[in-house]
Amino acid sequence: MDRTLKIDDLLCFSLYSANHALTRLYRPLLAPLGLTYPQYLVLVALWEQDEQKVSDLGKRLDLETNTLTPLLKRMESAGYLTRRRNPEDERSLIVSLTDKGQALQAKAQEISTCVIEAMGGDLNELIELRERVNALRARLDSA
Amino acid sequence: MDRTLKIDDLLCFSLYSANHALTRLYRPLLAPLGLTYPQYLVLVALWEQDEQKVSDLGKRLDLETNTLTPLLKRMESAGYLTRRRNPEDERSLIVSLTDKGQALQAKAQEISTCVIEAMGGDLNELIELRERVNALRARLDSA
DNA sequence: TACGATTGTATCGTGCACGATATAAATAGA
DNA sequence: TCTATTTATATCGTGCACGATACAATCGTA
Repeated sequence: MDRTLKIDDLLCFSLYSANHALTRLYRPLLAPLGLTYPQYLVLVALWEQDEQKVSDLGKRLDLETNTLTPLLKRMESAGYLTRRRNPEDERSLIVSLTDKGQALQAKAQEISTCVIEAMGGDLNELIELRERVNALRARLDSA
Repeated sequence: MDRTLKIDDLLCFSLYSANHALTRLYRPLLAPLGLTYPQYLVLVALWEQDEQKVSDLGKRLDLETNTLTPLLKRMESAGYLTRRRNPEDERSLIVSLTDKGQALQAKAQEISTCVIEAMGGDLNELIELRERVNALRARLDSA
């Protein structure tokens, strides 16, 4: 039997490549808003729960401050959010949506619709896939 | 019903985050070899089929030359592969494994074993997940 | 043959991801 | 209170990802 490792054998490559394909899908949808895909995820996290500390966003999105700090500064420059020190603990920084950032939530529904359409397949299958990928991620995190 | 979009609802975030988790898993396994995760994927592609053009690797890994060119130069500097012009078409560049690059294939089996172990779960489930993710990627590519 | 179009790779600029390190605020203990 | 430690964010350096662009080799066609 041929034991040569093949690209298509690797679940890691499937995920890597599917992630790239999704980024490419989101890019033209987000470009008119001046947003990147990771920036969009930050907005989703803030729509779900406004006024989060940088460390909260980091836990939610599984990103380090060395990624988030410059990203949040760009989003602040773009007017989507504000950054202010926590008066109760001057070390931490509270990230809040501006009205402009809040307003994007309506557009996000359209984008989600586009993305689900492009993903194709049955909606329940997509949900099941999401749960399986989340379960994998949980196993990786705990390993 | 609450229609607020949540991070955990997004299949795109599951894939994005699972991909990060996998990169983090591979990093310490590949670091002793001086390889990054995308560089490792290039090696897997070359073990499967040596002497590929840059454009072939690009199609296989779904990456552009602006990503591959500098990455391949780094791998050449590290002594894992060589780059030479195609005598039959001087525009194209043929990437070939060195002995050092070939030799790594043995180590790769150990790494795969580690990764599958960390992924946990049943092997057949992982294979099924891979097929579902590949199917999603195919739908995204054709959309 | 001449020359415009195409092809394959390389370069440039921007943003993400992260290890390593820095710095200031808060906290704990002597 | 004073100081060592911890905590939260920021900075720096390197590599990936990709849109835009450049350029040389090749091809097509008149």
